[in-house]
Amino acid sequence: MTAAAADTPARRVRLARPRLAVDTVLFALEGERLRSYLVQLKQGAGAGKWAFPGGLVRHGELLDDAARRELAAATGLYDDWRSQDAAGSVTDSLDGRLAESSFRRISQTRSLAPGLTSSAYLEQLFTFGDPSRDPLEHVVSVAYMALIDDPARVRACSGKYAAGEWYEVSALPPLAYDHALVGGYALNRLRAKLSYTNIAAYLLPPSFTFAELEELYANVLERPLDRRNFRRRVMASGLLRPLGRMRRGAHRPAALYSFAQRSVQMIEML
Amino acid sequence: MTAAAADTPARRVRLARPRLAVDTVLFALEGERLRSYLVQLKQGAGAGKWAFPGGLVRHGELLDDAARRELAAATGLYDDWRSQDAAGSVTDSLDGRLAESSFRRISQTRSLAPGLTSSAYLEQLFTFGDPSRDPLEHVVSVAYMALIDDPARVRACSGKYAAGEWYEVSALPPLAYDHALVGGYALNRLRAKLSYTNIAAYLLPPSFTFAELEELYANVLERPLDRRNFRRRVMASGLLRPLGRMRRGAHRPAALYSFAQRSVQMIEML
DNA sequence: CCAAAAGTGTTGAGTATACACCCATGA
DNA sequence: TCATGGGTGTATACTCAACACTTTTGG
Repeated sequence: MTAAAADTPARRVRLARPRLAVDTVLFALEGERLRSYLVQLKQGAGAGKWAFPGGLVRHGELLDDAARRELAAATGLYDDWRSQDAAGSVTDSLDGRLAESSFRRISQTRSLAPGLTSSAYLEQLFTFGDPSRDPLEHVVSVAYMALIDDPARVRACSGKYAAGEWYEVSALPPLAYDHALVGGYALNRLRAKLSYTNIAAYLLPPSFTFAELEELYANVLERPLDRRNFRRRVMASGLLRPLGRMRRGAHRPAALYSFAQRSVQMIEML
Repeated sequence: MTAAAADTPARRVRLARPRLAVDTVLFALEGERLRSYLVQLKQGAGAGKWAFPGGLVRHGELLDDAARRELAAATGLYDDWRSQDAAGSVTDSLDGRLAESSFRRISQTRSLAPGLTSSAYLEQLFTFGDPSRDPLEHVVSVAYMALIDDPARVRACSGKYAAGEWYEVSALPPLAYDHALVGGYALNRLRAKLSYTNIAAYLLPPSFTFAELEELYANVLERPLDRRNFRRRVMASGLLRPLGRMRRGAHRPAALYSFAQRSVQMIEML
């Protein structure tokens, strides 16, 4: 990569290598509607268009760290990450539905606190490498999915982007690059994992009612659920812990629950 | 990336970017035992050690194509690939178990022939980016899994490697880089997908007996299967086509079957 | 006729689904 | 007291797992 030799066009092409980027589809619930966070690009091939936040991977950097760094630049998330041990994040291989045996943690900077302190979920999705995905240069992108429990945790978007906004996943604006594909990929993964893991824990606040959990599933999976059957199954899984407290509102109070474990478990949720 | 400016060490580090490679775990059955193909490295950090075949992605090249090119260099596979349309290969997102909706084909150079002409299965697994995975330089590797129906199709290994050999997956030699991790990942994916897709079609010859199919499942999943239950389920799926012919051997002849579709289907195989 | 592998059904247990009414509260 | 959302049980259909003997051939 040291280009001390003659800089002929042929040599430049031969030496040129694809660049490596990460892009992260960040999901959160806003009033039980699933939204993802988009930024408006200032420059590059898609200037003016919306995209999922991302950027080039640095030399010596873990992919997960690059995703977190770019997410932080776009959202202010992970501000606490380097200072505390609070922000857990896992890139795992819960691929398919093999139970314990397929569970792995990779490139993990810090151990995931088993409790409820971890602030975001991060998982590698797929790597998109079509050279034409960016018409200006060959950028290979490792796509991530991230989940947070409150869209309000996103403070501001740095000067890197023209704007940042939450969009309902069913009504995204036209996206730059191949990000429509990336977004579809992330949504499919989220839907699949909701049904056989407890990742819903990362989309919900520390305490929630059963109705909220059910509404999340019904909304994200876009199909109605039978309340009694759903409750029975989730209860049988033992993942939920009743908090004993009640949420009082306009009508009959609802019991509050939390997830007993926030670490990812392989469970039949549906 | 044009380094016409002063070549200070600081600038070099700042400009340095991770390199991008592909590595492919190639599986095949030899006497119903699952084996994967390893090459012995000549140079680099793992010289002398065994590894899955792979190499750097070229500028402008699809990731799938890079995987095929490196596989071809190591095995002679895909020799027919650029000339004919015969070699189908799909990199899809059959992640989780959503049915049709999650089925996608990405970066696919040629359309997959729906028949039985396709010669190999290729699927992206995961991208490994730990900077320490190669102690000499930061190489990010997109891992692939490939399946072929006959290990004898691997002819020779090019001069790039010191040797190439099939190893039983349960008895791999020490591997270079993080390839032990990559191999485990591939095996988990294969096991998972056997149970909910028809990828077994790519590991078996054009015609096979029911006993061979069952033995494949029992061996790869490392658990015994009930012959009657397995047969009933597979038959009910409608994926198998009885050929009407028989294989004669030492004992009672066995009916021969083929897969009706070789394109990947989401089906409960177990 | 014997050894070896191929082929074939039934039953019982457990799981998934469909379905409707009463309860507790705030307004 | 009424409107609203919270909470609960049962009957049935279906799916999955366990299980053993007969058939066909070559030697």
